[in-house]
Amino acid sequence: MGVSKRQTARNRQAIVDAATRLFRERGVDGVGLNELMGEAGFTQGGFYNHFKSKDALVAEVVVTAMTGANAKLFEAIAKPLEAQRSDRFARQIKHYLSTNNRDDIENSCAIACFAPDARRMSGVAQAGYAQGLNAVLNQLTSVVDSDPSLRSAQESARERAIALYAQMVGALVLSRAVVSTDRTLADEILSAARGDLLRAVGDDTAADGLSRRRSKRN
Amino acid sequence: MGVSKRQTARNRQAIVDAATRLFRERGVDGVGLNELMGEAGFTQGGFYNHFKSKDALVAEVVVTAMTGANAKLFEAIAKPLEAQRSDRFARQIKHYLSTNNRDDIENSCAIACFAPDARRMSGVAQAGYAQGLNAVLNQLTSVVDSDPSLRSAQESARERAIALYAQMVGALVLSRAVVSTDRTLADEILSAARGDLLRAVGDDTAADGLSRRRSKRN
DNA sequence: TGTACATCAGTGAACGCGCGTTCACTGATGTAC
DNA sequence: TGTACATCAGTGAACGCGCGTTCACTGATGTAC
Repeated sequence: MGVSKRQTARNRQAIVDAATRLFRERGVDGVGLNELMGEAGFTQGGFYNHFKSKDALVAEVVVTAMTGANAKLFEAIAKPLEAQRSDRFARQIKHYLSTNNRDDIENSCAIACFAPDARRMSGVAQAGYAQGLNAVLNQLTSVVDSDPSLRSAQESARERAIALYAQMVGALVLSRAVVSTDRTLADEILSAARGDLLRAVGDDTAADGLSRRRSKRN
Repeated sequence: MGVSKRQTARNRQAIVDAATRLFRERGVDGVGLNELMGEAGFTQGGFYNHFKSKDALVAEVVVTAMTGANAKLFEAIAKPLEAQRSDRFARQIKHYLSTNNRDDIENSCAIACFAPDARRMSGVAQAGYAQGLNAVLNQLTSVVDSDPSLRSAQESARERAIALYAQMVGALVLSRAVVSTDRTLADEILSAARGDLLRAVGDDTAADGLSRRRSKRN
């Protein structure tokens, strides 16, 4: 057809965006290039003008998603003054373990979305995943490190950060696994983990999801 | 060929066993019937003498695995005298979050293995998954309920049980996601979650994975 | 600035391949007499 | 207990289909002069 270089770049991005959305929702193996290109607004054959192979696209999608806004989950928390951190952390937990975040797979945490597929991906994609996970853990470690009330004296900040994050990811994954067949159980998992985590970070509005009081401890 | 009814039942079981193994390792979509039947010792065509479809096999595998030994993770803990429970619970945590259990996917927790795939399974398989998860949470709830030191006063036993289980599953899933590309990080995730959980259940051998002292508290 | 032409993003048909599934056939099992 | 035959688990080839990938072709873009 003949398209400008600027448009070519936009089209390429449209493919990556469509892939990011579809891969998250249905898994890498669950989406074919035909459907993917159609979703992006093109026909199948053009794919190889942009990518060497499907694996190459997968790697780019994973690396991009893992270094993108969602992977930087705790960056916004790590930056503010220390006094504000645990408050922001509590808000982040509430968001992460909300039914909205669970059901909005397209825009939610890439680490949780790609965790199952990661094992079967190419080396490049796996390396990108591991690096992104490590980055998130580093950010969360810095948050935990800045607030001694977040952990016991015997425990390192990083150990605690990993444990907290595992709990968040585990709850999200389990809730998603059962949401379409048992929404009650799925919601219960979210609210239980949310309550437990909020208590752990010293937010006393944890008792139930309905409470809107935000009288922070300390 | 002509086989006895007893042998037919054995052969059917061999197919289910092979499927259980392969599905866990590579995911439901990652294993074809040809390979699966070959692994069980038969040719492709015979599959439909035993199962109506691949989906039917998947459902049977999931339901069987979820009601099997691995899903009954906490049954052995729920039964003993209360005084022994938290000790057994600590041992179960150590096993669940060991590198052996992470790497031995075939024989490990079906809930963690099938969590990622569950969303894309048939209704029957999903229902079996949800039921199995609920059963495990009930068992763990009873364990938590019997030992007040396992939770804070404001928290229900079930809420705490779900939170603890989410942490275990999350750590296992994350560790598996990165183990082939960053074994150090994968091991760190396991040991961090293990340490955090053991402290939560009052086992003071938690400090590091090398300590073999088992001087239990209380 | 205008003309001539190489580039290359996009099209759409085709490739080989492995998938889930179907089918005609085989022959020991297990039942009927 | 012995014989005749229906059953049905297992075989292996074939089916249609969608997959990832390749390819000849088109025509606007963008460069060379």
